[in-house]
Amino acid sequence: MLNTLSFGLLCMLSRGSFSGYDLMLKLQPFWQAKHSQIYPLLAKLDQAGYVEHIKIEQSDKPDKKVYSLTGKGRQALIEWVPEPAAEPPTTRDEINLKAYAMWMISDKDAMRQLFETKAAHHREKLEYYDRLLEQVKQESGDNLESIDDKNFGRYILIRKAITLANTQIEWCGWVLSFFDRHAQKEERQ
Amino acid sequence: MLNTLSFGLLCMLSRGSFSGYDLMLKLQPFWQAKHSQIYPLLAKLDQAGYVEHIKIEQSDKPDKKVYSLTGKGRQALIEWVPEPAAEPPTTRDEINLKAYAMWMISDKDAMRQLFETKAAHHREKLEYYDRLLEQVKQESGDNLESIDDKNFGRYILIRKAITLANTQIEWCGWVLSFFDRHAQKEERQ
DNA sequence: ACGACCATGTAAGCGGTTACATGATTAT
DNA sequence: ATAATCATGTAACCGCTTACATGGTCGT
Repeated sequence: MLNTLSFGLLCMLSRGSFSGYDLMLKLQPFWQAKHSQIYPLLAKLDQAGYVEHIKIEQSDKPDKKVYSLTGKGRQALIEWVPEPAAEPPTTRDEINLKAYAMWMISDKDAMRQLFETKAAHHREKLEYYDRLLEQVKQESGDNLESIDDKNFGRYILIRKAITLANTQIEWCGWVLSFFDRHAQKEERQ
Repeated sequence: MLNTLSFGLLCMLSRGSFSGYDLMLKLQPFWQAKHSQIYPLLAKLDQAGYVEHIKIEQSDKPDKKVYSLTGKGRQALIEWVPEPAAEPPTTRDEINLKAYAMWMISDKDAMRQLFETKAAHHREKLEYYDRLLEQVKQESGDNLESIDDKNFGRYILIRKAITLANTQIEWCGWVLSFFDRHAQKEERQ
């Protein structure tokens, strides 16, 4: 049986034909995977008949393999997609652990820095997803907010990423406000 | 060198002494790990001198090993905690993949179900974290909102989990509203 | 009776990261 | 010069999940 990453690749290929490199870039925002995991998997899916590829020779860039869904691949996808998703989804953020033990650290400024860089990372992500949203809007226009649109899924995912990033940024700001109050107390003494 | 899960265990032990079973339960909400990963790691940390344990014999329940931080463990922790966290944090939610390919699925009611059960799971999590918050509030009282408090880290993490769960629930509701509009359009025809 | 909770462990196997390997083009 | 982008692959290793194994108590 296929694993989740395989279905992730098939999902991307449901919307067009792409090289392994392209698939990696498209998949990254929604399911982290390195090229060293993707290339061998694509070869396996190819052998098993879920995808097929053609070689594209390029003069300015390296040659590439462009993959497409086969009928078998499409069939496997439309059976998998409506099945219940694995719960709970996995999330692993080191800051959760570091926050838990922060009471041991006397250097509060170092801890403050952790939350500031965390906020900065989320602001970067937010900018990225904002740009993605503009792209999708230009592609689809006003038809986008209909579940029949081919881009609807991509649209709602980008929207989720944006609201989650905003929530994280707000949370970091809220935490940092405690550090500010703490610093003011120190000054008065 | 120690891996992240090891530091996760040390973080939990920074706040008290716990059995492997307790550590698993405490760690779960912030860093998913099964007992089969935790027990051997604790033994390794024990051998390497980062933690130590005493055997507690119980008559009503199975005997257990209660672990505590050693000086070496505490030292390793206070060096690790202020170091920058690994970026980006990993998140893997199958619904992200399924949404991407939902345009292929003609059975929109099945897709609707996916978002409804997703919302239900987040509501469950929300209830769990609400209860945790009440616990922490009772333990710490009003002192809680000070970065010097031992419970401050736990407090802000629970707060984050609550706001993120709320954002996810709202997003699911927003997505479901499109399904409602779609269903109404169908009816008119 | 049956399942859930407490409690600890081992073993097999899949999933995922890091490092090794190559190499042209373009931008700073 | 140096780094980034495009492009594909392999190998070693660590992280993580699933399954196997045991066994008492408590609630329904």
